[in-house]
Amino acid sequence: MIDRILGAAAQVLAERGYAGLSTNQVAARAGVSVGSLYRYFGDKNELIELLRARSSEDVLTQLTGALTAAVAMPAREGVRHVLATLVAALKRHRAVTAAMIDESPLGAHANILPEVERQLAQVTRIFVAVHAPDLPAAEAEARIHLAMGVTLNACLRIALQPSPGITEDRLIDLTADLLVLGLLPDPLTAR
Amino acid sequence: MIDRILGAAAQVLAERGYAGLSTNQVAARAGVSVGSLYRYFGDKNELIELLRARSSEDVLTQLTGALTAAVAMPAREGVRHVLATLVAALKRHRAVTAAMIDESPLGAHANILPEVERQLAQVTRIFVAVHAPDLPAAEAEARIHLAMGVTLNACLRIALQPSPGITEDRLIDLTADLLVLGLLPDPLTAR
Amino acid sequence: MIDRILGAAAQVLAERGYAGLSTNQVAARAGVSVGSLYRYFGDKNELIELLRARSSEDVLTQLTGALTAAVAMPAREGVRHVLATLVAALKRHRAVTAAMIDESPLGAHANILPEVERQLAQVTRIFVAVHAPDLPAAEAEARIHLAMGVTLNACLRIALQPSPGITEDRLIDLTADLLVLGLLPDPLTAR
Amino acid sequence: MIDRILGAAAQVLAERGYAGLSTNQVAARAGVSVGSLYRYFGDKNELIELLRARSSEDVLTQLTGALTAAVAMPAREGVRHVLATLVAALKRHRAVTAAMIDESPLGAHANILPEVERQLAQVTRIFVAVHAPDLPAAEAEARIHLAMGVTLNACLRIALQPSPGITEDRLIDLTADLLVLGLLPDPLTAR
DNA sequence: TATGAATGAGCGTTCATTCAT
DNA sequence: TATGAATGAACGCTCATTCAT
Repeated sequence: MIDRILGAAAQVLAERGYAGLSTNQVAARAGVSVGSLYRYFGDKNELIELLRARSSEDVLTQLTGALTAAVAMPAREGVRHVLATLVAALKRHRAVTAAMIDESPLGAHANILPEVERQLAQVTRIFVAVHAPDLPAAEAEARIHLAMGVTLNACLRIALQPSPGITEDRLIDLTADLLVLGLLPDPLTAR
Repeated sequence: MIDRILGAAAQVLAERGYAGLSTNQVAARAGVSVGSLYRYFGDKNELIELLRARSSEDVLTQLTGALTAAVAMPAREGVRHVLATLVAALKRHRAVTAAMIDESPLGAHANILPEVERQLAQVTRIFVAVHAPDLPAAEAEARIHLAMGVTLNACLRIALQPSPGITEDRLIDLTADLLVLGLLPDPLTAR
Repeated sequence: MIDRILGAAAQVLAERGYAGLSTNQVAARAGVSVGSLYRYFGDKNELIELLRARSSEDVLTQLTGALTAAVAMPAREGVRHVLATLVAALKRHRAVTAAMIDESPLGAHANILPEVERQLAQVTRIFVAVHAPDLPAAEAEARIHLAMGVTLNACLRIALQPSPGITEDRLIDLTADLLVLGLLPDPLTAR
Repeated sequence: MIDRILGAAAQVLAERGYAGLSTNQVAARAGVSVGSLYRYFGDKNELIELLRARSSEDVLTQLTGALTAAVAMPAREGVRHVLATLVAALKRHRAVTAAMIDESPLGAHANILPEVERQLAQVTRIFVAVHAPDLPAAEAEARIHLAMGVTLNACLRIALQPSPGITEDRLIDLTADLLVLGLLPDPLTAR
């Protein structure tokens, strides 16, 4: 039942956007009464939050796997793997991802899937420490901050936006290049 | 009259957020009746759209100036100048910009200030043609597409989000580096 | 408009009771949209409170007049005049009075038209001081407390409840007797 | 089962008030399913009515005992005994009593524990016949009607309402005085 | 043209009641 | 019999939109 309602919510989200996500709509779409919806969710926010958490969790799981695999790869290749995985995961959660960005008070530039950004930043810190040990801490942080923005934004673009004339693979490649270049002071060492 | 209403709308947006932007609020703030508001705007969306267009237009004007100035500068310096100008312009339109990101159906990854992106892409195409004439057209387009995302996202982050511990200037520098590196096949030629 | 809505509210109150007093019902009965109701009343409570205040105010006005007139009369006669006036006033506000009693947390025994009780108690204190100056203060207070209950309850009964076989006048007479007897230690002095 | 549910209802009434008395709450508190509740009670009103009847019945039992004992006492003392017993009984059923007053369509002035009033009136009739045999029947009825109001209201006030500065005993005393004075044409005979 | 009172569909939420198991 | 998930009408309230003046 919970899954059914969440599924309906995702559908409504995809079709009518965040503003159109009313409890009555969701219940109707789920073929369920509003009363039932409220048996499973304390209020509308709880429903939304669970929707977000589910997607976030799945994306995070994928990401964690990719990060684990990436450490054994050469830098460029590892970054690419992570990006490709993230793009694929975001695609699978297209509706929720798109809507959740809109809901957050500062939009896409801050609060998107905050767990994703946090986890990614954590590992990126290690990546930078390994590949550019001489980079001052403050400098590293600035680069990571920027890189997080670039990564999430690029992956969202690639995942959610049709890019005519350019293959997804090529875009991921370019983003990987960009990140390696941007994160490390002397890109040559990473190649 | 239109300007008065739009000004009021911007104020309400800044003070009460997108959720507080009701037609009655806007009319009251403008010292006008709701009826009058509806004489000048077909519906609420039209008002919002015009609000967006106005901000977009001003940002665009700033941007055009910066781009014109940039062509006479060395590549890195020109990019930096554009970024700094864009950040400043977005800051000036903080309220509208932030709200527009939150409400647009596809959020930050698609519909932010689309005109800005279009114009920027236009000039970037020339920039790439000048500084990397041998880059195949498709390749150039892919890089530009990516760069647009990076640029807009980074500028939004810098303009709207307080980044503790990192100066705005440093962030702009890093972004400029990143863009030059990402746009041109051999970054050394651009230095 | 306010009067129209309050009138409708009083009707609904009379017909469906306090529990049936919904904003939609009231608006419908008033031949007005809910939206209009909310233009004039911040929320449901405000509507109810105004309804109560209006009745209370009118009853109070009547009461004040009666009290003023009563001071110039012999004790028994004055008390009777006040009671008769109160009964008439409560009758005129039958619907609201009946419903307002039910709403108050402790029902009829405490919070009925609190202003009425307060004002009545005030004057009764003087009455007792004049007619029974030797009564200890605590004793006087106890008698007044009791008398307030008796007075309000008796008047409500007489006003709102059909008493078959007994005239209203006779009941008021008896109540006046009772009050004079109960308030003063030696009833003979008051006769 | 019925008792269990009624007990739960009384608890809920005491803890959450009349507004919190939902069938689901009651069933949960009784450790029973809603479905079962509806097997024993046609609807919510039936449950409430039975709850009222049960309390009423218990109060009535106490009252009957007190009345029986009172006939053997001097008038004043008998009246006092009845009042004290009634106050104690109402106190024991505080939650139900208070709620029932608040919800009944005509509030305290008509429907409070109607059985109590009826039985009390019955005995009072005899009391008056014994102590004031010359009082015309209509006159006696009027006095009894009034006395019922005074008695119930006073006892409710005393039982449910904290009266700062006055002991309960004193209030009962005063009420007894009042009743004797009011019921009999020449109070001296009753002393 | 300008006004602003009026509208009413729709929102999130509750809860008495039903019925398949 | 007992269960409790499911129902859906109704609640208080909001706000984009209209229209008589």
